[in-house]
Amino acid sequence: MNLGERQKLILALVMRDYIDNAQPVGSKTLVDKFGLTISSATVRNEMVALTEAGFLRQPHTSAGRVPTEEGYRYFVRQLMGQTDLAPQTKRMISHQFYQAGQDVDHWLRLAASILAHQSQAASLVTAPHLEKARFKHIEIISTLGRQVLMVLVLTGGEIRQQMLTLAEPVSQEILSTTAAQLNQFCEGMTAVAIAALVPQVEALEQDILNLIVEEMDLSSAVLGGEVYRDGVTNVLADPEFAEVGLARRALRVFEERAFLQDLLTRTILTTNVGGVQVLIGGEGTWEELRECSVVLSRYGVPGLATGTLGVLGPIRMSYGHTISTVRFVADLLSDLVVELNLD
Amino acid sequence: MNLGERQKLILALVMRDYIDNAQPVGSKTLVDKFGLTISSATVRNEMVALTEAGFLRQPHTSAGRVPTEEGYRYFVRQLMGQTDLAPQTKRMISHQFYQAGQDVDHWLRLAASILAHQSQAASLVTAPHLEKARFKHIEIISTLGRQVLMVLVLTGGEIRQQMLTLAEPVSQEILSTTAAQLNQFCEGMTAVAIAALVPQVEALEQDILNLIVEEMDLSSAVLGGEVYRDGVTNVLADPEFAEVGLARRALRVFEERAFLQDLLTRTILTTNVGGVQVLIGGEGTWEELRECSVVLSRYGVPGLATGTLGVLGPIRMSYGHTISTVRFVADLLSDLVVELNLD
DNA sequence: TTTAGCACTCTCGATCCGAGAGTGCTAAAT
DNA sequence: ATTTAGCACTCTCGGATCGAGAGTGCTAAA
Repeated sequence: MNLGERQKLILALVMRDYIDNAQPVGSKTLVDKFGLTISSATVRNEMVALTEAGFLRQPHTSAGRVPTEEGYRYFVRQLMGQTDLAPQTKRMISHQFYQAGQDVDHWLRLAASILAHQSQAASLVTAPHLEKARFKHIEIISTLGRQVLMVLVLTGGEIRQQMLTLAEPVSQEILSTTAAQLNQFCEGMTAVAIAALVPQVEALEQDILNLIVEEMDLSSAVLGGEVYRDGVTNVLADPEFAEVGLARRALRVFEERAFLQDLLTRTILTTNVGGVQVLIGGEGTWEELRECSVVLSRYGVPGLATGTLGVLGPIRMSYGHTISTVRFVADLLSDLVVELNLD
Repeated sequence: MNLGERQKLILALVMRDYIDNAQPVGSKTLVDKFGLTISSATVRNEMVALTEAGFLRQPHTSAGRVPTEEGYRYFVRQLMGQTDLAPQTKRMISHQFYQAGQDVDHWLRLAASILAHQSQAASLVTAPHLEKARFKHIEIISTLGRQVLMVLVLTGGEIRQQMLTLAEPVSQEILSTTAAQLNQFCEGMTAVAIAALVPQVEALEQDILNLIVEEMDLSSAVLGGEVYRDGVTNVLADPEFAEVGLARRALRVFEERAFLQDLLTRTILTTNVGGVQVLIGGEGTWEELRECSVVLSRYGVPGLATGTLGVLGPIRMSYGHTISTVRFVADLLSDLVVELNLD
């Protein structure tokens, strides 16, 4: 469907006004508010065309027009163009990250907070994880009694720790010796290779190797690690969620790990780092997201360590600003990952 | 204020009915529903007394009665008696914990999930932390370039890890030697004692000691570690939160770390492990919690490692069941802490 | 002290109505 | 061939009205 220039203009203006005011926008209003040099009747004619094209609809006969999901999609993909944050906003965000020091946990929490605040919606950030983990180093530390802590360092610097309860107490000396042996054997190996070693070693080491394999597998899962959320209450402020039932349905998505897992695997894995993916109204696939939009991106170093971040809000969201924010924060976090690994 | 037996009965029945149906309960209804052998007029007379005593109120002239916050407090503290979960429910919960293995992270996530599900409200669980941390052991592990991982084990088995960026790359040998020295020096020392050592050592060790002190301090803070939440959307299902504004206000409390910090320090520190604290309607102190109740408890081993867990829901909640659940889950987690430390 | 009877009060939902906003169509103007 | 003015028509929304229903408080009798 190809639209004329004037139709594009009108569609864009309807978007703008509706996003601002959350109310159907009529032809007269449009002409007055934006000082158009054409008459409201002409606008009406164009609106009829846009409605027939499926980009606008009327909530009821003789109300103004409202964008359809298809309309939002057209706007985002064809009409909006590349947007960017104001330099001043960028500086402000960068500054906050600068002040957060070098703690990854802080960075991710801050990223979630900034996304939520900038987009006035709910945000989500997953911790970065290695894509193809290789063994680098292990430490085994006695804590108390039969409980020992295993700290596993993978290539790229990802760290995974896990408690292990042994069959009987073992001295720190023996643990250290075991760790040293494993460090020698397993250097640079993948999970699969390590799994193959299991039958060849003694009982104590078998337990540890199994745990190592398990952790390495987990690290390559999409949603293995921590999930940071923020701004969940923001969506409650949107008029489209004035009815709690809708708000509940939308937010439940955020709570359920299983759903997020599904959402992320089916979208993000087809997105490359740097790209931003926009899901509008569930895209016919996710019933639970019918009245939401989701803006997602990956960050990190492809092939090394990547994570996911995104925003969930009402369909009527300011896509330009949200997409810019998501992209910018993703870039910042990518820089962090680079710094961590290549320093 | 001392109530007669019949007044107590009526108050309890009003509670019960209101908690079930969320609607003002009238004298006639009460007599019919519970098969009372007294007339509705008598019930009305008693209700007048209960209203004057401040335990009941009328939303408007000539509607039924609704419990006041004071009424809930009296009910919880004087009337309710000790309640307990059904043995079957207990078994079900224990079984779930049993299946979760020995991963602390899983336990806490599960605890939050069970609390949320049982109480149909929002739940909160903080990771256990040491009360008076003493140094036990340190490992310093080179990851990549100038980034090193410090793993600190404190008495009682609490583990804290932190990344540290050195001024320049240092080999794993030197790091290991340094760690060995520190292990010898700092054995059993408190944060204060370690802080005193800082000026006496060389630059590399100063950085590390400072980080150790910081982490040990953090570990004794109430809200240092992870916070697990669940069931946030449950409260959206309650009719008292049908207006999103109210829901928003209530849930914001859950999002803000600063608020939780305040809430926990001012309540939990005066609660002993095993005890359950009930805050009804903000207790005049927390404006944000005006239409909520919070049921809190501590778990763990006093003087060693403790954490907090609790539930946030509408004032009209089933206190008996919620309190029983919170107590039971707290006890389970306490057992976990005992197991971790004294095994 | 308890209870039956009764008048009174207040909410809630349904219904109705008029104002306002916006449309679609037609016919005239460009 | 477009654009526009004019106009009748439609639909929502807020306010007013009203009756049913539920529950109360009071009084007088049991």
